[in-house]
Amino acid sequence: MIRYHNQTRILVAIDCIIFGFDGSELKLLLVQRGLEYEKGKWSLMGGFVQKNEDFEKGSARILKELTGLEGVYMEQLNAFGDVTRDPIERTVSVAYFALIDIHQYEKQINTEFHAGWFPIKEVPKLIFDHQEMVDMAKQKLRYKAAFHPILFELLPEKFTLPQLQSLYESIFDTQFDKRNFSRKLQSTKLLVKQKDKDRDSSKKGAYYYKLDKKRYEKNFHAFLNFIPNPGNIK
Amino acid sequence: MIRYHNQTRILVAIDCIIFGFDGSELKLLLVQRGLEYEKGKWSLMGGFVQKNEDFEKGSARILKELTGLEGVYMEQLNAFGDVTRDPIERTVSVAYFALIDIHQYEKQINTEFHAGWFPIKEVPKLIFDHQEMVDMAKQKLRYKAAFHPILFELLPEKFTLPQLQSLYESIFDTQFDKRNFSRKLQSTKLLVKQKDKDRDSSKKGAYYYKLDKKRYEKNFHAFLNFIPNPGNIK
DNA sequence: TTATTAATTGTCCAAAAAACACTTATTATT
DNA sequence: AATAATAAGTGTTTTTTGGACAATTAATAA
Repeated sequence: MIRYHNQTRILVAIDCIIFGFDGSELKLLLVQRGLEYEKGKWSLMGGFVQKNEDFEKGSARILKELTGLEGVYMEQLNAFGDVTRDPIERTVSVAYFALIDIHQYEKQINTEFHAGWFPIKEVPKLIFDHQEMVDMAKQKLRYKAAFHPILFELLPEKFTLPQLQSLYESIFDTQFDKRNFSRKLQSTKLLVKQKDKDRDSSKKGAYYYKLDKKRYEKNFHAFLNFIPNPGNIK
Repeated sequence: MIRYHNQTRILVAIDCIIFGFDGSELKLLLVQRGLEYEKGKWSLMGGFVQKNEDFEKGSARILKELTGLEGVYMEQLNAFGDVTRDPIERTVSVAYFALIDIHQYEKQINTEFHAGWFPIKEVPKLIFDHQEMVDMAKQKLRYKAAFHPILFELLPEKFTLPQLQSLYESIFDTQFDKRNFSRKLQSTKLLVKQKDKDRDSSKKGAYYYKLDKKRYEKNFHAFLNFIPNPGNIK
């Protein structure tokens, strides 16, 4: 086999920033590092890119190993290449972020990785440059969520308007007017009102909604405006 | 030295999507591949990541080798990892896009690479997955340009409103109303009117403008709205 | 029956965006 | 010297969108 000569070959890893929403706050799924050096420290779930594996396959594999889930929304965040980001040996990392329905996850958890959910505001000290990855992922999530209907990926199939609003509020760390929020979301025509109500979270009960799947797929990349004063988003 | 065991090490390359604007259309700077296999075919400018080089250093080095330019606007686009994207040997590529003032370039060109500018709509067949990179870069450029004052990076220090509008029109492949365009751009307060005019492109002459550097840096990440009906942008 | 809690719904006002056309400066032509 | 041609520059009106704001309703608990 022909190869390129005199060039440095480098380890390539994938790290996953896994977001979940428990109904009141945004959370991050972390694991305790299994490999030596910093073993036991909190870390993003990751792994090396395998011989015959591209990034999409690799990130899906890594996510599935931990959560058991497939078909999850994932998106490439950034490639990180600082020379000494991994003190053991130079390793380039391609970071992906994933949005999962936290309840789905709970059914399938793989306990072998000593995983834990952490509120995004109480993330423990992470190894390497993982905190930088998390920060970038949070920012990108905000950015996308401001204009694209991406946050539904964090919710179960049926959800209520108050739940949806809590989600947006926790992502943007602020409060919205519920009348305007409702009107704005309804105007996207992405929501289909159900006949049943969620009666757990209040006396009156809140109507469930589902996504209009067709419209959702069609509008996923379109520009909508989900939040007030988007001029403040970075 | 400790190393990770039994893992595949992979070549890591950087490829640069270099945009320029000649006053009427958006162009791409391409080179003729110097390495064997597909030698002489058109390609993005690229190179392997070196032993003690991170991505920012590497992309800056590669851009400088070709154009002689430093301090150019560059941004990471995406990492490409298909197993067979390079038929010689598996190579992961981190793509960066660069925006340069095409006139600056002309002064500094390195002829050794057999480079050429191509109108974005008449790009020749490219090697490997470079066309995919170009497509993604075009899309990202549009996306950013719709909300951030990024296109000034393609213009010389002094430019006119008609030039600026042509640039936006060529990026978005459409026509804008000049009254609304002017008002919108002026309202950003990023433009400082000069006393002299560009008399080459019309009888009446068009006033030159410069960027208000301070405001520009301050507003670079802020959300502005540069184009009508942004809802259509992908 | 009343109090409590949270969901639901509508109006008004302000700001932004889009549609739209005429005047001006300059040069070339007659 | 007058006129035609070209592209730059400038304002107004209308429409749409976004944001501020409060009363009503459904259900349960006291």
